[in-house]
Parts: sequence; C-alpha cells; structure tokens
Amino acid sequence: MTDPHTPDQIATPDQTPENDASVLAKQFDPKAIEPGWAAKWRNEPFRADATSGKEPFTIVIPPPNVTGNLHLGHALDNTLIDTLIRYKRMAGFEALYLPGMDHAGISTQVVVERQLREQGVSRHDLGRERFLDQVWEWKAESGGMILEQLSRLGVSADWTRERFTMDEGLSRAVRHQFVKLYHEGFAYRGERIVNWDPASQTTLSELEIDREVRKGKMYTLSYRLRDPDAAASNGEAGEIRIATVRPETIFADQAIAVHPQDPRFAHLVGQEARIPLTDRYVPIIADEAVEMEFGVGALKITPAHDPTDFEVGERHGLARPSVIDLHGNLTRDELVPAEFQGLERFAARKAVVKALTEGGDLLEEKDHDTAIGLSERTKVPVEPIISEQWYVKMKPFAEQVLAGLERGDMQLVPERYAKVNRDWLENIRDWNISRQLWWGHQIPAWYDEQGNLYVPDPENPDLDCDQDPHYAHLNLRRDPDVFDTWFSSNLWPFSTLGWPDTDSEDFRKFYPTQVLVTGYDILFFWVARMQMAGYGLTGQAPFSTVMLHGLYLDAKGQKMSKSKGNGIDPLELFDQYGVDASRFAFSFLSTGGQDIKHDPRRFEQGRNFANKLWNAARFAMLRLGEALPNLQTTGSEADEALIQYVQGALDDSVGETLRSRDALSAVRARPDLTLADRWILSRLNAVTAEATAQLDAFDIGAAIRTLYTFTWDEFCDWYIEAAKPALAEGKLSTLVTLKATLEHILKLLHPFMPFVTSELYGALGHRRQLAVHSWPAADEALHDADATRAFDALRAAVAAARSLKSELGLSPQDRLNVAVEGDLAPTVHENARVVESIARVKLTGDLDGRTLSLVEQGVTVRAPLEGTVDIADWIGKQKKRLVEFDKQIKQAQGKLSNEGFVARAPAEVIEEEKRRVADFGAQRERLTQVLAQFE
RNA sequence: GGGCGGUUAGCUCAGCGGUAGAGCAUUCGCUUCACACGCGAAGGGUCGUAGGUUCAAAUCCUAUACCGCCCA
Repeated sequence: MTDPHTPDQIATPDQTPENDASVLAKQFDPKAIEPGWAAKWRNEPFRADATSGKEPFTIVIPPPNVTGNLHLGHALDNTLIDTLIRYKRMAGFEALYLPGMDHAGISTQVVVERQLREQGVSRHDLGRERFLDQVWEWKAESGGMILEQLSRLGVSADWTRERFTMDEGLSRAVRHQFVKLYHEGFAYRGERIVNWDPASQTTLSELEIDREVRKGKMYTLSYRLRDPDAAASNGEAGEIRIATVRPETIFADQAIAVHPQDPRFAHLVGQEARIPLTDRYVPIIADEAVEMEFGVGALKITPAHDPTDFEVGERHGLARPSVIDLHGNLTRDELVPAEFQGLERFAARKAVVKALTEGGDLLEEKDHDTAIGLSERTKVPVEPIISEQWYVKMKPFAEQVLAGLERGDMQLVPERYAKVNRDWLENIRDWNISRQLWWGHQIPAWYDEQGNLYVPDPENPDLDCDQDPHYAHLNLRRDPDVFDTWFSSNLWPFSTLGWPDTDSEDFRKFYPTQVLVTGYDILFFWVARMQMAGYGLTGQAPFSTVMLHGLYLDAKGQKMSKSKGNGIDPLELFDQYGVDASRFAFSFLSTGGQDIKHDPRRFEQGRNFANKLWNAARFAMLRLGEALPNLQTTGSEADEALIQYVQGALDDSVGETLRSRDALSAVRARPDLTLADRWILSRLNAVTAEATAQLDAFDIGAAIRTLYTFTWDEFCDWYIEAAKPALAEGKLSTLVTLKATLEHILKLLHPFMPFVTSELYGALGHRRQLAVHSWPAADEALHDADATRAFDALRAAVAAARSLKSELGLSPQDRLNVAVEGDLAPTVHENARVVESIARVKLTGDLDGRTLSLVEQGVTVRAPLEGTVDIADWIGKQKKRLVEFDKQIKQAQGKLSNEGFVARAPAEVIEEEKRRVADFGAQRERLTQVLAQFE
C-alpha cells in the first residue's frame, strides 16, 4: 500500500543549480499548480456571451444532488463535458457549460430529517414551514459542497449562470409546466395502485425502485368451497388450492382466479370459496393474467395489494379494500381478525402462517425466489397501496419524441441506445408526479371544502388560487404534496436558460443545447423525460446529441454503492495522481459507452504522461534558453520574426510574438529544415486532423489515445532525440519547429489535461491562458510523404543498431562501429549525425572481418562480431526471421495468384501486396546472404 | 420471457473487413547532458466455440457457451 501523501511525490525545486527560477522543476507536481488554476477558473469563470456572433455550443450539467459528494460518475461526466466544451471554445464556438444542482426531494429530506432525529425532533414537531427553513439553512451551510469539489476538476463552467432546481426561476418554470399540462388535460388526479415507501411515507415512481431477488417462501393454501361436494380440482373434493407469497393479505382477498383455458378449474369458475381464518366467501373467476404453470394454477386476487390483482379487479369489478396501512401494519379494519390487527406486515406474515398451519389450511411451504421492490433511497420494501395521486399522460409526448427520433432530430452516441430509448417510449406509462414530501415544489392545486379542484389560470399561472379574487368567496386549501424531483429536472435544458420566457437572451442564443452527456443508467429517468418536456413545452428537441457513457465500476466490476462500501473517492485519486492524470484516465477509459472497471494503472499512466509532457517542455525551454544568446540576426525580416518567436518562450516581456500557427507556416518553407523537422511537422498535421475528427465524432477516448501515442512515441521518443544535434548548435529552424510543435501539442491536449497544459503554455511566455487560444487547424501543406518514408528508414536503422548493441551485450555508452547498406542507406548516411546520436554508434564506410548483420526494410545494419554474443542463438533468431519472411512472401504471393483477389480487390490493396512481395523478397535475399557467412 | 453489451498477450483494455496493438506485469541492459513517473533491447496471442458470407474475417452473418446489465 502506498500512502498517497508521502512527500516523495513532491517536486523539490532549487535542488540543483540547473533548477533556477527560470527552469521548470524536474518532476511535475500537480499539487503545486492545480489549486491556482482551479481557483482562477472558479473565480474568473468562462462567461458565455449571449450577444456574440459566434455559433453557440451548449452543454448543461447533469445536475448533481445538493446532498451529494463528488463520486466517480460525476467526475467522469464532467470530464467528458469539459473536454468537449474546451475543445469547442477553442474551435471558435460560444461555448456554454451551464452548472447547477438538483434539490433531490427524497434524498435531501431524508438527510435533514435524520439530523433532526438526532436532536430528538421530527419534521411533524416543527411543522412544514419551519422544517423547510431548516432544509434551506442546511442547504446554505453544507449543501452544494459538490460544486466546490467539481471545481477541483478544473471545469470551465460559466459559474455566473449557476442554477438550482428550486431557485425562483426554475420553480416558476415547474409551475408553468404543471398549469399548462393541467389545462390541456394531460395532468390529472387518479386512484391507482402506487408504490408506497412506508419509511419515508411517500409514493415512489417505478424508476425509484430497485428490484431485488430475495429468498422467500411460496405457500399453498386450501380454500374451502361453499359446495362441499364440488369435484376435486387440484386437491381434494370441496377445496381449491391457491399459491401465494403474501399470506398476510388474504383478508383483503376479493376473488380466486384461474386461467380461462385451464381444464382443471373450468367447472369451478363461478363457485365460491371461503378465505381461511375468516367466514368470508369470494368468487372463483377466470382471467388471462393467471399463469397456469405458476404455483398450483390458481391465485388469490387482492386488488388493493398487488398491481396485477388491481388490474384483474378492475376487469371484474371487484371491490378493493385494504388491510395494510401507510406504516406497513395490518389495519384495525373488521376484515382483519382481531388477533392480527395492528401487526407489522412481516410479523403479520409469520402470525398468519402460524395460524394457517394450526388450522390445517397451509398445505405446503417451499423456498421461492421472489422479486421484491426496494425503495432506492430507504432500502425498505415498497408496499403497493391504492391511493389518489397526480398523473401526467405521457403517450402524446412520447409520440412526439418518437417522431423526432425518426426524423433524426437527435443522435444517440453510441447509436445502439436509440433502440432502448424508443422501446421505452413506445411502452410508456402515465407518470405519477406527486410525492408526499415537504421538500420540493409544492403542487399548485387547491381544493374547496367540497373537494373541488382549482388550478391557476393559464393566463396567469403565477397567481395562487387562494390569492385569486375570483375565488375570494371560497375557503381554499392547497394540495400538501410536492412534485417528483424529475418533474423539475426534466425542464433543466431550458428552465436554466430562462424558459418560460422564450424571449430571453439566453434562451434564444443557447437553446436548444447541442450535447447531453450522462450515464446510460438515467436514460429513462432523465433523458427521456427531458426529450418529452422539450418537445411538449418548447416544440423542439432539447439537445441534438445524447452522449451516453458507461457506469464506473469498482476493480471487481461491481457497481459502487454506499451500502457495499466499495466506493472510490475521486478526490483521493486527485490527491494521489493529480487531476490531469485522473482526467486522462477517464478519457482514456471511455470507449463506446462501455462500463469502466476501475484500474489504478490508468491513473499512473496519466500521471506519467503529464510528467512526460512537463519534461518535454522543460527540455525545450532549456534548449531555447541556451540557444538564444547565440542566435545571430541575419537581417532578414523572416529570421527576425522567428528569433523573436523563440525569445518569447523565455521572456514574457516580449509577450505574444508570432502565433505558433504562423511560426509553423513560416518555418515549413525554410530549405534548411532537417529530415526530423519535416517528419514531425508532417505527423503533426496528420495527428491534428485525426484527433479533431475523433472529437467531432464524440470519441474522446480515441482522441486522447491518438494524442498520447503521438506525443510520447513520436514527439518525445523520436523527434526530440533526433533534434538534439541540431538544437545543440542552435539551429533556428529546428528551435522554431520544436517550440511550435510543442505549443501545438499543448493546445491539442488542453481539453483533456487543462492544468499542466495551461501551466506549460504560460511557462513558454504566453500571458493569455491557453484555454482562450484557437484550436490548431490541420494544414495539408505540412504533409510530406518523402520525409515520412526517409525518416522511417532512419528509425529502422537506429532500431537495428540498438538491437545489435543489445545482442552484442554492449553497454549503451559503447560506441559501436556500424555499417549501413541497402536502398535507403544514402538517406541514413545523409543523416549520420542523427543516427549516431540516437543509437550511440559510429557509422563507418566498411567493416573488415566477420560481422553481425540485421536486415530491415530498406537497410541492413552490420556490426563487427565482438562482445558476448551467443552466435548459435543469434543464428537461430535470424533463421526464425527467414521463416517469417517466407511466410509473408508466400501469403502475399498466394493472394496475387488468386484470380478473385486480382479481379476484385481495390487497386491500392493489390499494389500493397506487390510491394510486400518485393520488400520481403529483398529482405529475404539479404538475410540469406548474411546467414551464408556462418555456414 | 424479451433486449443489449462483453469474451483479443499473465492483468486491465483498445482495434471492429485488407501485415494482431497499448499500459502494467515478465526477462535483459542502462543514473546516456528533459524525464528512473525514465531510456533501450526482448519474450508472450491459432482474437470463447462451431458454421457461413467474402478475393480477404479478430472485424460481417447465424448458432452456441459462459459473464454482466436493462426491461417485463
């Protein structure tokens, strides 16, 4: 176990003479720079300008719960959002990242109630008004910590536009929504079976319930038939057997149901049977909802305590008395035998089972896995009860969304979620929007003493009915319930932008938004409801792209949860690896909406990468600093500008000089560019185009992988190494290439790793922060195929020389003499200095005596046979290569001699195969000669 | 019961029709004047299984096994 806070992670500046103030520390220390930038971005927010002429690019934050702490899901969401926002801002859009929070009805009320309980006070002791004061007080003091935590992530949000679902404007939006829905006939009151949470004393929507399979029992009960001679069905004469998992509800039974096609029971339909432990008889009915295979084929129907039974009851006109109260206890209703009255539901089950057993009515008890519903907040099993609630008709809105999806108004990324989205909308059910809570938007509905309903006038929705002069003669009482939390967050993309004032500047400029980024787990909860509200209230899709990412799982692949205690705190990851490293990991891990299994190695990779980038910049600054005093002005204006550009890196009094883009176009035309310069510029162009395309396709993972590989494997490992000789002599065009390429890379990486890139960009002498600079454009003029081919030969020669040194057991310092032959040998010789410097060898014209040779494409590298090489082993390896060459040649020739291939494959693929035959043929030939020496 | 995703090197994962990749781990050599959070060299995979389509399949189709998720 590593202590994340050990001081050995901390850079120690001024340790060596080299580390004077003008030079970067040897190791990147995130802690030294992150707080400054985070504070800057929090205190001087990226304000989006609603009056600018730029094209808008808007993303609204998935509002975190005001009660919450930052968890990895938030960190992932907001990293992806910020990456897109920073990219688009640099690319010239009026980018708006709108932050805010959700009041989170149940969660918040539960938190505050728990605190009160610790003081021995219940919310009822306080009363509604004082309780709400308490909640607001709590919110002001300790709520909303999450946004402070979020700002550590370095998000470039517009904090001047921060919103809360219960602030004034958003509350008004919620009221307008309800009033409109009511008067248009979409919002209605209805008696339905609802999911009741006996712990929090409120109804819950389907989505707020976790289904869990638990071990339970299935009981087979015997109900006596009124006609004792009736033929046996599934038991003895005079009885019917039924199966149930909830024997405590038998007192509310209204019928026994069998399947209409079930031959076992056909003759019993219409008969009556007696409920055990009572004197009450219920009819035997036939209904399609019964599964013949389930249990013993017959079920008791208890409309008040089961959703399916409720529907059966409706079809058959059954009464629906209830025997369980709101606290989950059996009622004191006369239906319930006295001995069971008032018992808690699970205690009641035991007591009823005991009584049934004693009475001989319980025939069988067996293990049965039952799916039960748990309140996702309180974890208590929900109780289906009948209650009058507010509902919204969803079908008409779902149809609008479906039509919109059909038209292509919205794109889902990854695309496969479009089907999930559609399927859910096609099977939509009405939405229970009332909650028996106090914390939330109280429903703007009033009742008079006769129970008549009053809802504000659509012309004046803001006026309470009890303030309305029209109703002055009435004694109105307001509905005590509040709306479901999602009845406000469904408005989030436009309520935050001023709706219902559709003329407001923000609404006109920034709505509809462009992208919505969130986890697929709230596709139904939130995304679909925003879609419906968007079409229903604003007439358009609230966003054009829905980007769904996977769930962040623990290292074992399990969902993180408080109860499991397997949560990983992102703040600790920030402490241990740095924020840039963490953002790197999130981006790197996000591919195609796949779930993400936590892997600390990805964070290490990010930390190492940030350090690599830091050191590349450190190197560049050291070289630029050394070179500067010796840069002689040639009098040429072009040179002068480039010298100033180099100087700008070190002296911020020079300020902005040439922009790196202009430096690139100026330097690319210079005839004295080295091969390495031409190569890296060509690669830079290709990578810029590639990463930009990947970002435009919302493939953030692919983009960071592209940039990581380019920065480390090409820029650091090859370009910097190859540039060292030219830099050592202060060559202007290479100095400029180095600086401009580095700056270009910092820009490309900035959306992903904003801290380290901003810091380094500043260290290079820029006063304006990197975030407000332009996204680099790919420039085809930099493309240089010849340079790529030649540099590849150089790399092959270097790799071969290094390999030889290793085979010969030489230490890196040993200057091995090597000779290079082959078609591309002239290129290698032209760049002898570079090869010698990188591979630490000496190129010689020819070598006497026995040699060890490595054959690569275009070049063969030979070295004197000395040192500790195991010849037999070496020959073995070369023979293996020979076999590999043969295999490749045969494969390619096979294709070329295949008529179908030659006739149908694209020309360039055929060319490629021909080239391979030639290349491998040549290598094979050279290798054969090499091996001949040893025969 | 319906739907979706996954199965690729020891581990965690990219790649998703045209020569099997990364990080970590492993072996060997290096304090080489940016970086040991580093540099260099090397070993390691018949891409779950079985069919099919195609000139060409890790990649497309069908079936199947196992793992996971969603809906009922």
